[in-house]
Formats: sequence, structure tokens, C-alpha cells
Amino acid sequence: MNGITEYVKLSRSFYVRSNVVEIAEELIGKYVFTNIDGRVTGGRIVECEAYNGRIDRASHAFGRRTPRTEVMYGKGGFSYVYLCYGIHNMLNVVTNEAEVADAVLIRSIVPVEGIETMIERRGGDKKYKLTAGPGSVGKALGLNTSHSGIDLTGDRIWIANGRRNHVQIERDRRVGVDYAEEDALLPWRFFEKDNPWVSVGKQKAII
DNA sequence: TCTAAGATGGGT
DNA sequence: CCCATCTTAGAA
Repeated sequence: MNGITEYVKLSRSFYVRSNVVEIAEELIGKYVFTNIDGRVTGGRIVECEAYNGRIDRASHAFGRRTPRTEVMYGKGGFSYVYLCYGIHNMLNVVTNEAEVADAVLIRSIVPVEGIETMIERRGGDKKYKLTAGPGSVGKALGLNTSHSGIDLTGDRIWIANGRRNHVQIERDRRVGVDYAEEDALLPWRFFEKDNPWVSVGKQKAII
């Protein structure tokens, strides 16, 4: 795509696995792309969070099944995009078998493809804040709730392989889920160590 | 029907 | 610290 790296799209089998925390860890270093309105944008995932619909009070699917969360109850390998605070469109990757509502929130990427388009969508060059934080990622990638339920093995939203071996991955509690009480303490947020594109968390490291 | 609250980000 | 902005979920 950029002439340097050969991207290999992840297949269904990557997503249809039972350990969402493990999948989240593995997503660090992979590349997410969108092709919206004929414009391809994307970047390397450097921060994400796992949400387990069965045991995790922070999950939108915990203890309920509604029209919004229905896509999370489908099989893995589809997008779950929801509107947060009436403003921000957040991209999640649905995982696991059907009827198990697991998902991974993509929180930050390093811009790689379609950078000018992302700058335009964000209303200017925000430097490291261009694609840091889930709301920024959704906006830069051109996503809204109409993009929920898209097959990630297709050509509108997809994730491709690629991790640099020397990257050190850290884990910490998730951001903004205090309402989940003790589940807010779960170390299910993964990010690249010392990467400036990672969004500034609200908590200090606990590990 | 009504309403509180939200997996945030940007500005003061 | 404050506020935008609006869908969703759950209550009434």
C-alpha cells in the first residue's frame, strides 16, 4: 500500500477466539484501515482495551442485550461503532463466537495511510493528538454509527498483520470506566511503551 | 413518554 | 474545571 510494507488482512479465525484479553494484546502493532467515501486511511494500533460481555461490568453488553449491542452478540470479526457523549464515534472489534459479546476498543493508532485525509477530517494537524484517543481515531478514520456491524474481512474496515518485535507492550487499567466498580481495576488496557501517540490515561500505571 | 448518564476531547 | 451534544437504556 505504501510500497514498503506488505499488509496481510486478518481472517475470521483471528477474531473468533475465546480470550478477548489475549486478542487485545495481539492487536497492538497491527494495522487498522478504513475505506470510507473512496478514501483509504489507517495506522498502527498502539493502544486498545478488552471488554468481556459476560463478566465485565464495564462492557456495554454486560447483563443486557439491546439493539445497540446486538452486533457484539454476533460472531467475531465485525465492527461495533457507538456514539459516546453524543459526539465521539468509537470503533470496537467484536471477538469470540456468536452469543458471546466480547469486543476490543481501538483507542490510539499511529497514522500511516491517508494522513492528509485524516488531518482534514480532524480539522487540522493535531500532531500526536491526531489519532490519540478513541474519539480521535473514529473521526480520523471517518467512522460513525452507520459503520457498526461491518464485516472486518471485507474492504470497508479491516485489520492487517504487522508487529515490530522490539516493541514493548504495557498493560494498565482501562480509561473512563469507574462506573464498573472493581472491574475498573482490571488491567485490560494495552499500549506500546513510551509511544507518544498513546492517549494520556487518567490513571497511573498499576503494574 | 421522560430523563439521567455516558468506554471523550477540547477549550478556559 | 467546564462544556458540547444526543443516543441509549431503564424507569415511570
